[in-house]
Amino acid sequence: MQHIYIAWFRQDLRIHDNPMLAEAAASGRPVLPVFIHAPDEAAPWSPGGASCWWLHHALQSLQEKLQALGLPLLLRQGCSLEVLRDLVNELRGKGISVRAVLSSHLHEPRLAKRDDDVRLQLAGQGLNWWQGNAGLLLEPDRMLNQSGMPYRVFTPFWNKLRREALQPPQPIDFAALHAPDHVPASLSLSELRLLPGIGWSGGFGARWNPSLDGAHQALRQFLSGPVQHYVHQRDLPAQAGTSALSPYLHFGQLGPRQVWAAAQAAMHATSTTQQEGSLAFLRELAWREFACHLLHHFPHTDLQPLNPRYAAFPWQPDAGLQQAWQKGQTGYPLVDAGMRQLWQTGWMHNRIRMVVASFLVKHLLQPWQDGARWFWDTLCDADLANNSLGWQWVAGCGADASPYFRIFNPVLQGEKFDPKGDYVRQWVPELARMPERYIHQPWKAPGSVLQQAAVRLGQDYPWPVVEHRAARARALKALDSITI
DNA sequence: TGAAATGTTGGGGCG
DNA sequence: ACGCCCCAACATTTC
Repeated sequence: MQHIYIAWFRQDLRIHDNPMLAEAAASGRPVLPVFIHAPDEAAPWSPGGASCWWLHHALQSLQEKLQALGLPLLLRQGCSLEVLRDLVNELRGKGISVRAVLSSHLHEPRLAKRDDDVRLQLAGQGLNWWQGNAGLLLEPDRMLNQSGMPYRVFTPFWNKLRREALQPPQPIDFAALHAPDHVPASLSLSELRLLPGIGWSGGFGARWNPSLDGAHQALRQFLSGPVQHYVHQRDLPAQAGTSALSPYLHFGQLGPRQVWAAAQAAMHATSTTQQEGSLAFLRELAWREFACHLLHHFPHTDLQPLNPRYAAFPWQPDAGLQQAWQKGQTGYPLVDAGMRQLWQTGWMHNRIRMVVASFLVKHLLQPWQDGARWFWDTLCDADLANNSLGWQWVAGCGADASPYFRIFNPVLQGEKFDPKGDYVRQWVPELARMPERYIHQPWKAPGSVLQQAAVRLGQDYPWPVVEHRAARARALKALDSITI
């Protein structure tokens, strides 16, 4: 009888720096890699359309890499526990005994709970359960303050993290990996039906290379150039100044240890700007870590404000306003540019995420949960921890939150970070001919300027859905109602 | 990882 | 030469 391991892939869709593969290689046992598509088990946060598009390509890439190692990647769908049980039974019929199921910790509360249930059920059948850490620099239970409590403020969290001796990725003896004598049947990738209907994600392919090679290429490319000017350029949405590694990190095509180690190595470079840039980038990686830890410690914060006072905030849900925001038809060029970039590429520049989120929550008084839902459905880097933390941060109700009265002025943000209007012109083509001076506030432009730019407000491009000063005053008044 | 309102300062024009 | 006013420019506080 052959004794094997099942390597259950989830959000660790990579070969290198994958602890379960290291474990399998070290054991010398045959290993059967499996991916189970079970979107319902994450409900209400089943992956959105953009995420599924990415997942499809990530699986394809992983399948190719495993194949090169002589391993299959079995694709199945349905209830995770049932699929695993079926596999165990089928293999037993072929004289193969599954000794253990290997995987990596998941940090979304529902999935962690699902894993716990699976672990208990499998234990009942005498199967061992082994989990490693593929997704975080440090497990949440190792990052507590001096009173043994989780950090709620980023800066002390960051100060602790950067002083930790983080383990660099360990090389894996890939030659030791081999498949079992019998490999059960797999679904084809297309049978998982991850790709959306024709048309919608057309722009994604032009923007992204969602493969494992693409992941490493993106990391190398970022660290060999843009990171040098990261401190300032990351705020300019018209530039490729950010790393754009978020989707790779979400699906585990890159692990945080790999990224951390690579950026650390770049910090030994001689130039000061490179060092500062690398440090600023590590800090962003620490925000990702902070978000995961917070959702782990406060598992209700995907739907409920961390600060309970905000449960009584007088939101004014309005489907029409939300739709204008989603479609990029608010009349504020920077906001609309961001929302259209999101729709067309499954991604939005980080600074613009803050601007559009602030606009929805403060100018339009829409619940942050509705904004989070839209991001969830349209971002290909949608990550529950980052998304929840980010929205709560903007809304003022989360950990280390931006004070509620910190209200972005979309015109000033535009003039400051997109001074020439290049970003707006790219994503809001109907404003392409507007001169710099009015690109962020076309309603201020004289009739002759509008005419020359071929813009008829209310027809080619909307009037602002709210007036900034009034909206700002209304938001501050709404805040009063929960702070008195 | 704001913005706006308000306060302060200092240079220059001018009587 | 001096005081007065205006108003950038910058700093502080308030939302």
